[in-house]
Amino acid sequence: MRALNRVIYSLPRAIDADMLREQGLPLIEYLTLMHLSEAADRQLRMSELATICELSLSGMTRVVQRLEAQGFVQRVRCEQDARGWNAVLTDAGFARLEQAWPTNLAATRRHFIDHLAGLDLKQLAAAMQKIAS
Amino acid sequence: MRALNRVIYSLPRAIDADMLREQGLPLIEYLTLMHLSEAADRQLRMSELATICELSLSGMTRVVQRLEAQGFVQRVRCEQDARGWNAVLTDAGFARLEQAWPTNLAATRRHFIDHLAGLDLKQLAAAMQKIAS
DNA sequence: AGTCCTTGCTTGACGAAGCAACTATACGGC
DNA sequence: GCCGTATAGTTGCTTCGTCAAGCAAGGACT
Repeated sequence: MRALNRVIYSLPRAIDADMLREQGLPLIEYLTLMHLSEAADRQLRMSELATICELSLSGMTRVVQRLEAQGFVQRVRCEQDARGWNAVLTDAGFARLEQAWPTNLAATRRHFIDHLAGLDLKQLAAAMQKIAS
Repeated sequence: MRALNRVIYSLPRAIDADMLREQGLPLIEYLTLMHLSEAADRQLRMSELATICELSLSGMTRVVQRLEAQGFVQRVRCEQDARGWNAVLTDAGFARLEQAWPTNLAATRRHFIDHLAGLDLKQLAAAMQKIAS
């Protein structure tokens, strides 16, 4: 139980540190790009993005500001609702995601997956799907 | 893989939020008390505490300052090395830990363990030990 | 003892994220 | 069409954690 607590707390920190060191891309920005890349038309409303990233709306505003400044995301007014903004993944953003992807995978393996000897990874994957939803 | 990323990122946030809402005790402070309670004489050097909590030394200084202000730990000079300080868990700190423990357990269950149907929890526990070390 | 380097910890400055207050747009009732 | 309320996002302020610099004590070499 202690060990579980420690792992839960330190795993994202370890992965974030790796991403930052090897790619200069914080985990939260990577995840934001990742979620955008999977969305229809590679775009999402700010509020949807915030929800899916489990971030406050104001936090999301700032992440997108940083990504926009780097040219990875563009903000466009929502057509149906002029209050809303869509964050759109640019080609540069998609390329950045592809570039950073192996690092994320390697970090996740190194800090987590490689230690799961004896566990049924298929079932684990199913459980993750369930938790994430 | 996406799901795993999301879970790794959001699980500690969810548990921290629960701890804060139900106990007013952030996860990092809970973990600090927990680690101290398990140490010999319920005390640890600042640097050991920082390492075990996977926090920077300066971050640990600040956490211990907050815990000290609440009366949950005391700081005493290290006998063998006057540069060092030991953080000592007080009785009040131990009581606080016992009080917060069920909330932590419940949160961990709710957000994680309960979703692991079909997995061998013994092996998972072993894997966690391995990762944590 | 005196000088120099190292180690343990704290402090100052800064970036990141949250909450609450604010602005702008939408929508329902009249 | 006009008013009041609700919703989408941003901004100001505060808090937390990190890095780099600082300080104080240890330890080595002379």
